[in-house]
Amino acid sequence: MLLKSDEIKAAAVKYFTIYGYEGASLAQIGEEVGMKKQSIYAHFKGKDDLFLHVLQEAKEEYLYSKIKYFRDIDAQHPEKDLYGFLTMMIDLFQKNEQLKFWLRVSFFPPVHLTKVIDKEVDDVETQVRVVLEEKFQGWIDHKKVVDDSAKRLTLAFLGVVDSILVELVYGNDEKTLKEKLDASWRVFWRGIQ
Amino acid sequence: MLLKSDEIKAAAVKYFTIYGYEGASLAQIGEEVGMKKQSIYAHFKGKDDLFLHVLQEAKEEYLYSKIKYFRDIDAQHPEKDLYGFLTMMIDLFQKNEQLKFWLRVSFFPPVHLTKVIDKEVDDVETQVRVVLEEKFQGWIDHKKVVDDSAKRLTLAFLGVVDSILVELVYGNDEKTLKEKLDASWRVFWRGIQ
DNA sequence: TCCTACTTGACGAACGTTCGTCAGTTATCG
DNA sequence: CGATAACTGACGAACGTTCGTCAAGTAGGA
Repeated sequence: MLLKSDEIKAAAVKYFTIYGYEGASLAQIGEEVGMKKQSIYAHFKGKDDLFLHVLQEAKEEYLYSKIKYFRDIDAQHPEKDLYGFLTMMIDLFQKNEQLKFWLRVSFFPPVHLTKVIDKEVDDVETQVRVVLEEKFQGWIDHKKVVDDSAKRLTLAFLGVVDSILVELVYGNDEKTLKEKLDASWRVFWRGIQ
Repeated sequence: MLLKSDEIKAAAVKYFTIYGYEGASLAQIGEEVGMKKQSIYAHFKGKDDLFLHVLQEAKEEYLYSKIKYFRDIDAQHPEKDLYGFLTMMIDLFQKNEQLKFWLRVSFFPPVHLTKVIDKEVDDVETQVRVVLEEKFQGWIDHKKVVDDSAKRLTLAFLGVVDSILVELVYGNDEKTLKEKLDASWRVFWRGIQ
């Protein structure tokens, strides 16, 4: 059994993701967990407070799921590991509500919370880039990929990741998604060899 | 001097882009053009009607600016023309409010208008893909790029475009943008040769 | 064990505000 | 005169938020 506050957060993630901050109402969220909107105030100070709690959890989920993947891999199989990362991202985003929330919010944050959100997003992106760049440096040193700057290869790969995220946001069918992944990946991989 | 209805549409684009459909109010838009929100009803049937008019114009702008570019180029210089397309996209998005609007709306449409919007977005994407695919076929025939399927190369390039759009949405500084463009482009170009 | 004191979570009612919308009126101009 | 476009005024509905209250559960001391 979940804590009531966790139930509320789960419902909030859902509605914030679908309708956005302004489009989601506390009444809606309350109804989802079987309570009136006033009762939410027993658990959170208000809409902003609820949103920021959800944001924090989504950030951790996003950061953890991205960084964890690269923690335990060696410097021997960039092709398998990079491609595996892309498919993992696709799987995660289709399953995990928090990642969809993070994506929407980082793209189009509610204006009065832009400052906070941009800071968090920047923090996450930086951490991911650092971890990934170390990996690419390893692959370059082991001559597994082309002898280019690790920074450039990292940015290029993150570009591929972004293009996949866009496809996920558009919510196209599985087939289109796979084609897009296949196309981007093959050209990318040929480009870094 | 603009028509008043065009002024309203221009203000609407601005606020819809910044605050989203739910976050933008007619009062705000009216104030921008120096009239009361009720007066907007002399020009549009309501908020949805205004939004859909704006959507239609943005679609045409988006479609035209993308397709026009490829109309008048030959099959001889893919490197110059493809890279030129990317820099043009960057320029346009930084100047043109309607393209930012289109981007936001196509990513996260207001739920009750999802049907209409998705249809328009799909229409545009298909048209762009067709035009681009013809170009790639020409380059393949002239042996200017790798002998792969035109469809795959098209999707891969559109992936690069998407990754640039993401960067534009994030609104990072000029330097980061150029680095990202440089990285994605170099790897892509190496990958299709 | 029983009474009390305090906490927790949810409630109805109401607050002030804003929302989109409609009706009726006034002013401008060909 | 008729048409157009702006205005004022008012509408119900929904918004986030605050208030006082009430039932249920917990803790502690006599």
